[in-house]
Amino acid sequence: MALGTDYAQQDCSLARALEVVGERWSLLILRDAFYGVRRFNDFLVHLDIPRAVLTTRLTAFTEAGVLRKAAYQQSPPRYDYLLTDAGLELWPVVHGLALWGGRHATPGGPLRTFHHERCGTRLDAAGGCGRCGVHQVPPADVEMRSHYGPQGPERDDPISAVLAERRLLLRPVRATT
Amino acid sequence: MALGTDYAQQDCSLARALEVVGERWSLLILRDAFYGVRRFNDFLVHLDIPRAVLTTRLTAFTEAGVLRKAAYQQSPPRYDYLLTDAGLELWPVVHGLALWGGRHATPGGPLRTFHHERCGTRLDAAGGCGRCGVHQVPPADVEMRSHYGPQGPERDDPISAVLAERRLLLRPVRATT
DNA sequence: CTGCTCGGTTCAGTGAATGAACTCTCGATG
DNA sequence: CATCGAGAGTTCATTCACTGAACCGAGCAG
Repeated sequence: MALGTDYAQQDCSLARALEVVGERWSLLILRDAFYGVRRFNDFLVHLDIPRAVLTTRLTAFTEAGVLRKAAYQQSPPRYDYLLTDAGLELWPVVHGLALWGGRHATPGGPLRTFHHERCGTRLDAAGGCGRCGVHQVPPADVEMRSHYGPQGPERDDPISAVLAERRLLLRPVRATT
Repeated sequence: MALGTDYAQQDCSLARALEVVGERWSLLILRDAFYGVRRFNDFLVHLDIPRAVLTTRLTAFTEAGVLRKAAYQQSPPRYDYLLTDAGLELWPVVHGLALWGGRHATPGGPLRTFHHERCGTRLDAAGGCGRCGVHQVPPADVEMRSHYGPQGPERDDPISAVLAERRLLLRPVRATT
């Protein structure tokens, strides 16, 4: 898509935000991070994204303070990419877009829905739980549920298989240690 | 949508949403629409965007049902671009991103803040008003306030001048009829 | 007739995304 | 020791969207 990179002429907070998360693939990478994807290769197979682009985005996110690297083994050095606090605060945006896309851009309705884990109520447009009166359900308390047709997910990579199940956000897709 | 601008392999509502609003300039155009910008030329001077891109985006938004054209004169035919109901539902996303950008990507803090018109309280991360207990303040009830340094806005186009004032969202930047 | 505004279209040049091939380190296997 | 494979990249030619400047055309205004 060649989404350029900056919006220098715009003195607006939204423009600043888009310089961080507005490039092609950026929000899908962060969505996967909320889903519990943490490793380079897992992002790669789940997103079908060129490796060079993934490298660029992960590096940029790390520099912007949206993700941070955490070593999961020493040699060779290998890192998990985890959401920082600033990254976690993007949950309302990710959820809002997914909700809107499910309502207005997905022929057949949403493929995934997000619920308050405690009570099962679907999150509202504000990301809150109407039943419990929770204004903003933190991502760690959100359960994702998939709604595929009879033939299951369209993708067949192992990450998609894991994510097809009902699970909490942020829970690692790999061996929960 | 043209080649390269989609995320065909991703069966996810977020991907569908990004195909509509995820291209370069898209969300800034919609932000302006929330600010009351309605005409081709007003978007153009305020965004400093190539005319061809603006044409492409406005047409795509219209086809996607996010904006609609409304004639404001007959000859030559001229149209306002207005948010549809689906477009208005993107407010939580636009607000969420602007809020996040003000917090985490704008050195010096947010340049604009959004408040519940009735009570002046700043909207929370969910887009609600804590004081009034309104879960989601609709954009028409939101007041935007600018916070520039001593020398005012950096841009000097007429649209920026209008938007520097305290005003309700969706109120047309032209002749308040 | 001339100039001006508004809302475009056209087009050459640029630069980001793409995808395939290659690299490097290390642990495990034989 | 030699080889293999996993993980995480880098390199590079090609493609394609964005950029910006020039051009176009309808309808006023003087």
